[in-house]
Amino acid sequence: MEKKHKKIVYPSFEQYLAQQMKNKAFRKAYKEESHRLEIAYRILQLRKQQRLSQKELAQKLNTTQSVIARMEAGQQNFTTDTLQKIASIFNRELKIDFVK
Amino acid sequence: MEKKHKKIVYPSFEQYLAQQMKNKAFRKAYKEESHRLEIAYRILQLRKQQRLSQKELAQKLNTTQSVIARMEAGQQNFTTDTLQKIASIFNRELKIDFVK
DNA sequence: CTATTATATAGCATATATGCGATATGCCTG
DNA sequence: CAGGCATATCGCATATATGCTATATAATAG
Repeated sequence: MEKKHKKIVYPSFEQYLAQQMKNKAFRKAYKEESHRLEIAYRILQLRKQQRLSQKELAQKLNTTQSVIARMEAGQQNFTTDTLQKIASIFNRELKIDFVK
Repeated sequence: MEKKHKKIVYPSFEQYLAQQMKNKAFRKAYKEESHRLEIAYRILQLRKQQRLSQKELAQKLNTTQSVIARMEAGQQNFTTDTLQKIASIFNRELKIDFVK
């Protein structure tokens, strides 16, 4: 018979990530995927700073709310043209570089 | 009668560009298009540093020479996944940001 | 509670990035 | 000259980014 009510404790995302990061292959894979999340978060951050809703930002970009939601969900493999448009909306300069 | 052999002096690209840059609308348009050329040049630069032919770089990227040629011609609106692959080939880190 | 607003997600249409092969061109070198 | 190598360009196939509508879900105001 199994023990009842055994509480399974799930680690937080941060703990989980820290654990996975000990694995070299995971670090590499994460690094090569994480740029999507980083850009997603950066856009969210800029939008929030401007106190814009997704719908309002969408209008400035001549698109729709669902497109912004997809971007911010980290589900978007952006093109540089799109990133440039976003930069322009926020009066920022798009910087892309390959650094050591 | 027109004067014969009047030499028409064309400005260099740099001179032409400097002149156009005095126009505000042109500056804006150029800024929003130039990122393609900048990335194109950056890839060419990295490839040359590694003494690779387009064909060799293509092999590392699991693609073909014509794809690399298109990239370096500034005709490519890259996706970040592609930029990440390129960064990885050159042992670089892809940095994308919106700066003031 | 209801109404409103914000965000997430699904499904689909269309534009375009990516990939490939063929071929042209230019530049060497023998 | 011919032959080989590097690059550019074309046309086309396929994968995917972008854009849209509808709808679900969540949070908040009233």
